[in-house]
Amino acid sequence: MEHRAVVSGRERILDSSAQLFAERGYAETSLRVIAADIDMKAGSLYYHFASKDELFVSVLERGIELMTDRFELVELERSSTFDAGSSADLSAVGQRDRLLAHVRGHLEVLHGHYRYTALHITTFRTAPESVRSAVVPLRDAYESKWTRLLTEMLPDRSKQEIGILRLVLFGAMNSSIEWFDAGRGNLDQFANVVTDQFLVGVTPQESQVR
Amino acid sequence: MEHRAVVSGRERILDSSAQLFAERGYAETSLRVIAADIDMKAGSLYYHFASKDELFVSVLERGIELMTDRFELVELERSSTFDAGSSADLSAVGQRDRLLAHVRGHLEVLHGHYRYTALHITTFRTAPESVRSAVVPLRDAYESKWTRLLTEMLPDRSKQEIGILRLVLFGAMNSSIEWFDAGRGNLDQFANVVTDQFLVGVTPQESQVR
DNA sequence: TCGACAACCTAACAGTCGTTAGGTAGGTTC
DNA sequence: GAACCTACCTAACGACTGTTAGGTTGTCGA
Repeated sequence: MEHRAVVSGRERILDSSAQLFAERGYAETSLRVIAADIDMKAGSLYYHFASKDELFVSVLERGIELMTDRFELVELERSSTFDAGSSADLSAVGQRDRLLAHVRGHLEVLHGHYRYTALHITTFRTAPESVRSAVVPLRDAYESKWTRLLTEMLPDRSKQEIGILRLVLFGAMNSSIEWFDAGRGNLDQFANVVTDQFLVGVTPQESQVR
Repeated sequence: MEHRAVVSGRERILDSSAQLFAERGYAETSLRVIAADIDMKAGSLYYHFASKDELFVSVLERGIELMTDRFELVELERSSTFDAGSSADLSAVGQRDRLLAHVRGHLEVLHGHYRYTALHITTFRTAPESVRSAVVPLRDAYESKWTRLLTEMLPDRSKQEIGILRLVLFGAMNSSIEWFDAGRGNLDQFANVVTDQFLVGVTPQESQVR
């Protein structure tokens, strides 16, 4: 057992490989580079993971886990706000607040756990088939949470429309990993922009709170 | 000279490598695979390109060329509509038409020349530094065209806001390469959705033509 | 004190990679 | 018909890849 290890070897491998995969891509990152990054040798990685693919899957799984957990946390906080018997807030402001909370959550996890989450957007598509098929169910589960959210917010839209709107929203949020600097920019402000953009477009500010 | 070659060797290499890079990624695509795809041997590629990197740069350059050319074509068609002395249409409908034309153009080239354009979104970030720095100026030129367009459409917005709005719009459009099937879906319809989404958000259909 | 086990390392395997030097078939030019 | 050029091919180079079999170290409970 590793009582005195501040952080276990497995965890250090995950952290390092996630970082390097996110920076350089999957194929461009060799096991020797990962190992060297944490003062290990390439062969040692096989004590913790059966293959490079399995390591990648583990990183990707943690990425969606983080996203899914946050989504559920936001839902939980929301429901506790209305615990006193009153049902959900169906007003325009209430709807906006709900969407904003989820957009902010998505963006916070995306940028806060960049190394684990960004891979799903940048590197996933070139991953080996076996890796993709192992992770797709988890991705689907997360996406369906958003589909349900949007369906509740826009009950008069068709399934197909909801699907496209979700993809457009995801595109706007996820593409931010290519340019948004979490150190410099204001993530809260960006979450507001995305939310308003999604709900009322570029129409002037003063007409946004309808 | 190659008068009788239906399509030159160089062109076949470009087409094949673009396709394979787009499907599998840069590092995952070996020169031997590219060569085999057009019944050549890997060494032969070096008659037309000095290195794998140079080949990649050529593919990327063509990608932006296609995008830039289309953008200018749309602008040209627009200005010819108003040739009879009347200045540009500044009405809401006119603005929408203009944006729609550019969104449709962007999406048409993006999906119509998928192999050349998609790389900029999916694979560019993991490319070697030398590749990126060679292509960045061309990308900047294309992006500045959009910045100017949005600035003209939204004169009361700050430079920073315009920048973010452009990135959000690009995110919504470009992420479609991950899911939009040009064979099945209706690109025109999608262009309309993106345009309206950008301008007036998810507000009900009947209030969109204001 | 001894065996067990977790957590590494060593050294090598077969394969693939980008790249290059030298060769060759066919067409053009003089 | 000789010289030349274009557009390839052949065969190999060193470097790097994921992976594995077998060894080493330190800590543990008994």
